[in-house]
Amino acid sequence: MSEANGRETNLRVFLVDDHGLFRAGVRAELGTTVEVVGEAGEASEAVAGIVATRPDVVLLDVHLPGGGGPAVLTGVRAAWPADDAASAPRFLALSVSDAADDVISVIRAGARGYVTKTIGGAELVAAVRRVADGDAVFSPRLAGFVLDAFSGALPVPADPELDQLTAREKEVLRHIARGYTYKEVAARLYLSVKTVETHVSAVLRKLQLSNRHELTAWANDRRLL
Amino acid sequence: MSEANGRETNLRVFLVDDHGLFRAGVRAELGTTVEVVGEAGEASEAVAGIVATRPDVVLLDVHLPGGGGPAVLTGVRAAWPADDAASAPRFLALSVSDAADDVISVIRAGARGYVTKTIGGAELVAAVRRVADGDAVFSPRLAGFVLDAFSGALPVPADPELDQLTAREKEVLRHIARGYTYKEVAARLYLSVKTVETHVSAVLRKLQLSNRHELTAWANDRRLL
DNA sequence: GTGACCATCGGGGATGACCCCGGGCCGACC
DNA sequence: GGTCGGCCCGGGGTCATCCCCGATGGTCAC
Repeated sequence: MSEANGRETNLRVFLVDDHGLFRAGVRAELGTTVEVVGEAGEASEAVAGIVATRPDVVLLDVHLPGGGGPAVLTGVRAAWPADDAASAPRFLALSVSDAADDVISVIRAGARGYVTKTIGGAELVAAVRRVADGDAVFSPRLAGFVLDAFSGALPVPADPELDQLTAREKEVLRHIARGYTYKEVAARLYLSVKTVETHVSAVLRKLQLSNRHELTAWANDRRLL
Repeated sequence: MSEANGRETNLRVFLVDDHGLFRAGVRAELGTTVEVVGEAGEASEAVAGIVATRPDVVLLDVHLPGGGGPAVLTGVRAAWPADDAASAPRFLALSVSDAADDVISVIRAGARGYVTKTIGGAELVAAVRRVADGDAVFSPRLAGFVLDAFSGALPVPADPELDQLTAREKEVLRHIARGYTYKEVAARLYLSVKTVETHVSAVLRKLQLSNRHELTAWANDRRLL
């Protein structure tokens, strides 16, 4: 984790957090070693600012008014010039939350790291440098279950949420998402309707969804059909 | 395809393409026979320019920053004075793409022709004249599947199945297809659940579907969301 | 062996989805 | 005036969905 990687020029950092005081604190900590080129407290404002300032690293809060951290990531990606993907900024999530859902959502959206706000100033600087150099950085407690979820596949995220499901549950999920009734799924998989119910319940619980319609939508933007 | 249709004055042409060099090339080819009254490299700029210069024909690229060819079509149509529809320009799509989706989208938006950029200068002039005279012009390979897609209905493709539904039924359909429960739809449309049931029943009957899942699938491959 | 997890199935119940029937109000058309 | 269709509601019923509880076996690890 040496911080001297042959990079001469100051790192340019963009700050996204909905609390002005927190941004001021981060700026104070970073100011002497890296350059804070801009900041934003809301998602669309962040996208515009990042595209305009072209920073090396974006420090990104997970919970934001206007769409949250993942929305900023996808927004920047969409707005970034396609012929200039190499210069796209790296994203480092910086959040109070250590909830699995929060971590997974920003990592899946493309963040290269995730540290909690309990981090110290020096560590934060080091984390920013490592992310800028292409490394992935995680707070100690988070690293474990992120690796579990991705089972060793960092570059291609696979799907941690899908991996929570057993083989049978995924099978049932596919049929439900296609619109079959429980009875039809039971007939196709040679099961009783009750077993299908059990699997569907497990899937809904694990994915934190409330009914089969949300499940269909969930499966759709994941192209699981 | 005679080019002398009694038109004495030069044709006035507007050029929309995001590549300046390509616009220069077209201008060079057309310049001696028709008058290029303006050009634009981006959608909103194009709409403003077209409305201001009132050309006879617009040469329109399909892929543009700011919304693409169809956006220009609809933008000009919206901005054009309603009492002067007769003088509205004809649109001729001019694109590198020969993909079905691209062709269909601009034709449905109202373009009167579609030629690929492999066309020669003389042919392009002829195509512009024919479009100005009200003809439809297509590159040979494209003409076939355009006719297939519209199966003879050039002016308004419409959707016969969707037209069976009343306005209220279509409204309910959209909500159901998004996954809302009857109760939620009722709340959003200020109706009783019973009324929602009635409309859903009517929709299912008219479209010959058997449940809301099939309805969701039906709405999806029709892009009604 | 004991526990943990998985797959399979069941009872029972609350709610949603979907259907049948009926009614009333209103505007358009004849 | 009468008729028709769109729109709004209701009662009442069947089946689907989704949850709670429970049970049985199998596999694998410790």
